[in-house]
Amino acid sequence: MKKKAEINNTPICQVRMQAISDAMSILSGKWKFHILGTLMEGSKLGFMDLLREVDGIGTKMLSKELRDLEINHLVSRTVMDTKPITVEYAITEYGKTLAPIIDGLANWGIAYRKSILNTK
Amino acid sequence: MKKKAEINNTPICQVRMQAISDAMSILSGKWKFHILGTLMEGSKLGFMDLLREVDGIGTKMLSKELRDLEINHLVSRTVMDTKPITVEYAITEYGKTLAPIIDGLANWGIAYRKSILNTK
DNA sequence: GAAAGTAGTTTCCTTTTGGATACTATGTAT
DNA sequence: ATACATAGTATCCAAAAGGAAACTACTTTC
Repeated sequence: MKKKAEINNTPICQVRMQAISDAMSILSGKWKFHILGTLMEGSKLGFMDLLREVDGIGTKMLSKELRDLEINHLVSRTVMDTKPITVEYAITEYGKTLAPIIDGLANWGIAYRKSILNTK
Repeated sequence: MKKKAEINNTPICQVRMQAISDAMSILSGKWKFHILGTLMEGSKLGFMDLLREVDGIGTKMLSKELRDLEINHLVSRTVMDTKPITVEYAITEYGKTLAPIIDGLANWGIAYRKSILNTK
């Protein structure tokens, strides 16, 4: 009777799915949330600061992820004309709109860890 | 003056970062949110239903992602003893706790798309 | 008995992602 | 002049992720 029928064919679902894809493509990767989370704590950090703060990341990935975040206006990059030229990375106002999602994810992860300990 | 100092070294931050890693490792991949989102809409779907609903996914990925989600108790898999043996996939109560995160992500993605159109 | 529907698995291949290492370029302190 | 700090880039490589197509196995319908 039913064949090729689709729930997700409604315009609302299509938009939703597209939105999730958009968000994920911007936020995907191993380090984005860590970098954003760190910048939300200590605003205005230099490249080397971030390299120390984000545990395990290397220069190549940090550089690449920061560039991605900057392109998407989630992080700002300001070159200071100090003598040993420094760069200040900071989260933008727009980047801050991700705070609820990052918090939600962190809290969910904490709850998940607890639930595993309980069921074991 | 300051060297090797770390903001992220506080126990609270460590736990938070770990939690984000946990959550991401469970939810990473191209299809998890789409599958979960679909199952949140139409509860109880068969393998072939999902294959039709989740646009673009193939059998290999669907099978693998469903297995991952089942292992992490986000999705239940029930074999029905109907004549052409069918399987019912459904989101678990635990899986439903992800609804706010998925909604948050979808809404953020929608807002992001709008903001791009405005700035262009 | 051939086709089509159920639910997958297997194999092979390409792309993407990420890491280690070395290097550039500039400036400061010793 | 040597060592260390700034901020990266470039290169090479390994591993992970993902896709296409073919195949298994069982049942029902035409």
